[in-house]
Parts: sequence; structure tokens; C-alpha cells
Amino acid sequence: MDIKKLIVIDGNSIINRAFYGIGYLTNSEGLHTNAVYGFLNIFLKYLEEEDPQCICVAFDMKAPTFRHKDFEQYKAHRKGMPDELAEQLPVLKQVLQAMNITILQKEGYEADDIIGTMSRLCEEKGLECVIVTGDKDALQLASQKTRIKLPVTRKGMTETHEYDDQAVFEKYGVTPLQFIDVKGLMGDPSDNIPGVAGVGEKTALLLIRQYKSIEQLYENIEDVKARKNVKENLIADKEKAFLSKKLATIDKNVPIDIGISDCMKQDYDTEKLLDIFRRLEFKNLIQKFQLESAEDVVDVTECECKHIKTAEGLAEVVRDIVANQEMVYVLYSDQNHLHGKLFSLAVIVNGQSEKEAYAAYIDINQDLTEEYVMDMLKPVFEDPAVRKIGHHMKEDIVLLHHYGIQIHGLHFDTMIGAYLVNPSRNSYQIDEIAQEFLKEHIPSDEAVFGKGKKRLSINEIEKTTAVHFACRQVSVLPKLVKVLQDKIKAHDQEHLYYEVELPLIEVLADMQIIGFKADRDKLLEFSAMLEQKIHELAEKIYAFAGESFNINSPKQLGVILFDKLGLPVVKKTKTGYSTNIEVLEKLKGKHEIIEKLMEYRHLVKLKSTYADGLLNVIDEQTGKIHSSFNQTVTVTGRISSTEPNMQNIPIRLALGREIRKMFIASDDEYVLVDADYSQIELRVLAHISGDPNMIDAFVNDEDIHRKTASQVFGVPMEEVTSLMRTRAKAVNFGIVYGIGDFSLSQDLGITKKEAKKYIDGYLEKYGLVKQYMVDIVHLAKNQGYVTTMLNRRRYIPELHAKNFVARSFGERISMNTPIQGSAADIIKIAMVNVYRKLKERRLKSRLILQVHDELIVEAHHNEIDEVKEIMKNEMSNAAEMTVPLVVDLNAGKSWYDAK
DNA sequence: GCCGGCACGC
DNA sequence: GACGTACGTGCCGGCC
Repeated sequence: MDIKKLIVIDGNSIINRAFYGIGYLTNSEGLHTNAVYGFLNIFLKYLEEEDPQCICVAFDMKAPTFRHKDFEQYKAHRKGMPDELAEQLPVLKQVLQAMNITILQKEGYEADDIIGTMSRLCEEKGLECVIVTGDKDALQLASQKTRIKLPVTRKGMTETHEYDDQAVFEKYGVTPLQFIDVKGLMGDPSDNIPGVAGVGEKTALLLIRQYKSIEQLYENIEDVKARKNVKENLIADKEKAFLSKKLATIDKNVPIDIGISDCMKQDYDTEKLLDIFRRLEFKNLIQKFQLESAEDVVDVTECECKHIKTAEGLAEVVRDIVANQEMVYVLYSDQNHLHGKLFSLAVIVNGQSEKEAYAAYIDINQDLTEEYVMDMLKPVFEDPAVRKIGHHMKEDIVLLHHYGIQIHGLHFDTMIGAYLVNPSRNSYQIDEIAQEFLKEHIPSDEAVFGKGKKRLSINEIEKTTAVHFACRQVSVLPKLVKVLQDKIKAHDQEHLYYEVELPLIEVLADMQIIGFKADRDKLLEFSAMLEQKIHELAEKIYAFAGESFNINSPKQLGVILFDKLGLPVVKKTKTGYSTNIEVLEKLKGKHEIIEKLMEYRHLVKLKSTYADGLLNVIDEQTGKIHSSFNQTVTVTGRISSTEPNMQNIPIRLALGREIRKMFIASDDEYVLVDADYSQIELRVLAHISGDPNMIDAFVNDEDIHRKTASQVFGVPMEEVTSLMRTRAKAVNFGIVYGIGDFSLSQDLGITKKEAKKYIDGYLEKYGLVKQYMVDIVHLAKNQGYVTTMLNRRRYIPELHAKNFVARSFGERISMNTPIQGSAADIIKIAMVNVYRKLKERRLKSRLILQVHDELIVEAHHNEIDEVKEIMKNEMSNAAEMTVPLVVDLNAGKSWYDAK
């Protein structure tokens, strides 16, 4: 292979960035892994981008360098790296070794010097050199052949700034080599390089642009025109300037005995790499590198697995299940749950008396027909005395429903269990939680079935693979139950689990099964109307633009607005001009096109996401929308909704609100009853903080926003203006959602300072709220997590971040999560109780929707008053609080009318 | 198939 | 003063 390009990574600098960039990540043994993980992601990204033939990573060594000999204070005050980072350095080196990547380090030199040396070697051979570092000092190495890639964090995103010599000059107006002089003048506090007092980056750049180098600057020192004290300082600190320049100069002649050809890319040592990645629990990297196939992952103690093929075999399994009064199972089906087809199931039958525990795999085929299997299993699934243990049982309930089976006796759902133990995971797949809680590896669903278009169902893969996979999956469940039960008990979450979350599974399944009737014709009509208006608007926009283009493309729109029409650029995104609503608001009045664009955006959103989006998910057989309500997605304990998301149906703007007219009762016998909590979060806050002022407001049923305005602005209630009330409302909102002064200032279009003033004023008037905020952050820091009224828990590792942004984020979510999470607890209790009451009284009415603080029951017209009473009672009595829980009720034929 | 920009709700 | 700010889901364009 011809060598054309070398990529050289500054190991210390990149791992450092990664460490501070990724808040917190450990494997289940508590070994910190964030820095290694972040490093590898950055590393892989650049390898992909550059596709070099040669790769090396340079590291600093602990030993003093030549710079220390010149200047003993060099990096003197630098604190050693934190232990959490230090422990990851050797791990990273192991990973790199397993990847067969050359590691360069040399006593007495810094990584920078080694990098400089490698770049010199490249230049001499005429090769391209790409340097990846987080340290701007490396810019002095830029040339035609040498590019510096500098990852920077902007708006929470990592993006890369890339420099060759020209780019350096364009950005700074100095050449790469002059960059050394710049640093000589300005110094570098982080390395303890002194520089010249009072000279920062701005002044240094100006001076070097003018005088080209420190040497020439001092030759002409008399003529230097600068602020008086700058000149004085330059003269006084002359020695320091030269010393600093020397310290800042990268040594490109480090004696290393490794050449570029020694860095040739080689195959990874996959076995070693898999081993390390497993220990670090880098699951997605294992997949990305394709380090394991489904068969490799047998770490689970093999259990006896019976492949049931006959009616007699099935009968025996059923007998054993009934004898044990316990059924641990996993169902395998196609993905269409509402009308899904069951292909097979795996069950664990626990050891009873002399009989050994065993796993059984039952698949449905010619010998064991669907009807037969269902007939056999129905009594077992429906027997509440047979304890059901499964994973994601809501889907099982939905799936079995159309087979006419109602699962009873839910005993433990491992997915929900794992969620309560830690709601911050982004996946609760069986293999992942088995890894975390049992340290057992089993193949992932994706590894066996594939994903996306290529995904297969279990009856399309090889039989023995299927049987093994299913048995391994089901065999971890009993063990998971034990571990999770212990943790739930230790966390004092048994009430939350058994009385709230577990019964809620059935409620959510029912909501999904029943669905919400949608008016197809009206949606079609609405869509067509929007289509027409969008078309008209588009024509006007093209006319203003002088050409037609894709208005939906922010990229093309940016070109039109800012390049062609010359409107001022308000904000940029990572990839170009920003054209979001905030920007458009600022441009309003500057050009007629803007208002049309805003309207266009609004209509397109309504048409694509709502009108057409909803039409797409109306079930053909039922004519209803069967949203899936997920119980393990949010970190705060709220429920989420998908396909479609029923929790973001428009309400604020009149036209959008029309959409709610298309959600209707399923037939003439029914109406919708909508009940929503009034200010539930603020009431929770009043309760939790015990603030008498706020409690008073709710006990006396005052307008809380008005009251807040009166408090914060120091005027009597009746003198509160609508502007004051709006602002107070935003502050209340901010407190509830845990936003900071920045977001509040954005929301209100005021300065950050003013926003801070409001928040401070608020906390002063509600003194115990302030006390709560202080206490909760303190508590969270000490114990590592916060809890809600029902002991729902959220860990907040960000509180220990060194990075200010991450830490403040941690503080805000410490304050906010107990509020939002307790509100979620309360409405979940209410849901379970409303559902129960409707069942107990054998009513035809049924719960069909939850939107965070709102419940909708589709009520039979003979039952409306009873339903209202039930909802009101169960919702307002869901929790004992020092303030009343007020519920607003409405009934109507459509969601629009019922709200 | 994935990511970024944007926008809707609470 | 830094730094960029809740919780979600879904659509589109643009890139691979």
C-alpha cells in the first residue's frame, strides 16, 4: 500500500476533552469509562473521515521535560489529573494496543513535540499529515501538507475546526510560525507560561501582525504604539517574552526511533479488543467493530432447553407451570402488536420438589397449531394465581388480546424493574440489563434478528439459533427478578413498583388496545385545505425570492434569505445559517417574505406531522389511533407516547387546535370526559417545600401567576398588569421545568441579568422554596440521586462534573426532577385508581389517554356523571398533600370540545 | 440508515 | 467570565 497520509493524535489532549465532554460513564464495576469511550468515538470519527494509511497516538510522560529545565515553574501549578481520568489512561493504551496502533511517548518530551517531529518527517517525505488535538498550540505546525483538526464544543455539540497554514492566517492574520510569537507575548496561564503582563490574545495578535516576530518587535520597541502600560510591560517583561516563546516552541527534533512506515494501519486483534470492550461494556462499539456473532455470546450458564414439538410435550409444560403457580416467559411475534402474530414462546419452569428447572421453547407450526397452543395457554395466562414474570409485558397483553386472552396475575416485569432502579438508561433490552445486573452476556436482539429493513422474525432464522437465543433470554429472567427485587426493596420502592407501576402496565395496554377514534374524513379535508394554502404561500415566497426553491430546506432557505436577499444573519448553526422561528421573529418587518415563511412553516408542520401524520397511523381495522404508551422512556417518571405521539397535539394556536376536533368519541353512545390537574407541579412544589406563602395561594385558590407577580414586582394583586403576570408565569414555568436564567431570558426576550433578578426575587418571596432548592442540591450531591414523593429515583452524576455547564445542569435537574417526577407519580396513581373504579363498577366507560397532567375517559352517555365523579375523586385524592389537588373537568364529543 | 434542524406538547 | 441550558417525538432534507 502506498503511504499518502499519516494521522497523529494527541492522546492526552483528546482523552482530556473526552473526559470532560462526557459527563459520566462507568461499567457496572464502577470503573470510569467516559474518557476512553469519548476518545474512541472521536478517534474513529476522524479515522473514517481521513482514511489514512498510517496512524499513531502520542502521549505525554510524567517525567519532567526540557521545558522544566529551562523554567522550573513550567506547569508547576497544574494539578494532576483527577483519579477518574488517570485510571483510564492505561485502559486506553490497552485498547490502542489491541487495535495495533502505534503509541509514541518519550521521556523528557511532551506529546506536542512528538507530534511536531512526526509532522516534520511527513513534510520531508512529501506526505500529508493530519494532527488531531484539542490544544491550539499545535496550530504552529500547520502547513500546506499538515492540517490540524481541533475539536471544539459549541452548543453542546462537538464540531471540528480544521486548519492548514492558510486557514490559520485567515482566522488569526498571522502565520503558523508567528503563532509561537503570539503565545510568547500572551503567555498561557494553564501551563504557567508567563508572557507579558497585560497582554492577551487580542493585543498579542495585533503586535505580531505588525512586527512579524518578538525579535523585531523589540528591535522597534521605541516606535511601538500601544496603550501606555502595554508598552511599559513589554519593556519590563522582555526576558519573559523570549523565555515564553522558547517554551511555546514545539520541538520537531525529538529523537525517536520510529518512522512513518512503522505506523502502518494493521488489523485489530479482535479477540483482545472484544475482551476489553466487554469489560468496559462498550456494547455499541462491539457491534460497530462486529467483534462478535450471535453464537459467540454464550456466557450464561447453559440451561437445559427443551424444544417442545408435540401436544404431549406442551401438556407437560403446562402441567408443570400450573404446579409451580409461576410462569416466566418471553413471547416472540411479528412487530405488529395490535394485530400481531405469535410465532413462539420460551418459558422457564422452576424446579419443584425433585424436578429440575428447565427452559422450554414452544413454537407454533403444523404439529402445534396456533389454535391448539392458544387453547392450552389461555387458562394459564388468565389464571391470576399463576404468577407471570416477563419482560415488557404490556406488549404481551396487547399481543394476546386479539387471541382472546387476557393476562392476569402480573407478578414482575423486569423491564419496569430495571427502569425503577435506574430510569436514565437509554435501553432496557434484556441483554443489556442482564449484563448490568447479572454480569452475564447473552446475544442482543439486534445481533440475532438484525435491524431495519433486514430485520427477520424468529421463524425466519435458523431453528437451533432461535431455540438457543430464546432459552438464554428467558433463563436470565428469574435471576433478574431476584436482583431487581432486592434493589427495589433497598431503594424503598416496593410501593411504587407493586402498587403503581406494575398495575399501570395493564392500564397502558388497555389504552393502547382501545385507542382513540379519529375522524378520517375531517383529517383528509383539513389536509387538503392546508395543501391549498401552502401552495399559495409557496408561490408568494417564490415571488419574493425571485426563484423557486425548497422552502423546507433550511440550507436552501438560508441561501435565499441571507445571500440573495441580504438579510442580516442573526444566528448560525453548526452547518450554516439558522432559520428557526426565533431568527425569523427578529427579521420580521425587514422583508415581506418573513411573515409568509412563518405562516408556511406553521402550516407545513400541521399538515405533515399532524394531518397527514395522523392519517398514516389510523388503524384500518378499527378506524382508531392506537398510540403506544411507554413506561420506561423518561428520566423523570413521566409516560411517553409514540406512533403517534398523542402528547404533543397542538393546542396553543387556533388553527392547530382544530386538530383536536378530529379526535372524537368512538360512536354516538359515547362522549369524551377530559380532566386535568390545575398547576399540579406548582402544588407539588408548595407541598414539598412547605412554603407558607405558596401554600396559602393554593389553599385560598388564588391565581398563582398573579400572586407571584404581585410578590416579585411588589404591587398589590389588583395592580398586577398583564405583562407582569406573563413574566411571573414564565418564572413559575421556569421553576417547574428547571430552566435557568438564560432560558428564562430567551423566553421573555429580556437580558440574562433581568431574568436572574426575577428568579432571585421569586426565591426571596418564596423563602422555603429557596431553602428547598439549596437543600435538595446539597442532598443530591451527597447521596448521588434525588427522589420523588413515591421514591422514584434519578441519579445525577453531573453534579460532580468539573465542567460548569454540566454541573449547573445537574443542579437544575436536582431541583426539578422531584417536582416533575412527583407529579408523574400522582397522575399514575390516579390512572390506576380511575381504571380500577371503572372496572369495579362494571362501567362501559374507559380510560383512553394521558397527557402528563390530563386524563381522558371515553364515557358512555349514561355514565357521564358517574365518570366525572370518579375522575374528580380519584385524581384529587391521589396524594395526601398540604395543598388541594384541583381538577378541571369537561365533557364533549371531541377532544376540542372536552378541553 | 443516520444526523441535524426545526417545531409541537407539558 | 466561562459555558449553553427540561422532558419528550416526529417530520424533512441532506448526506452516506
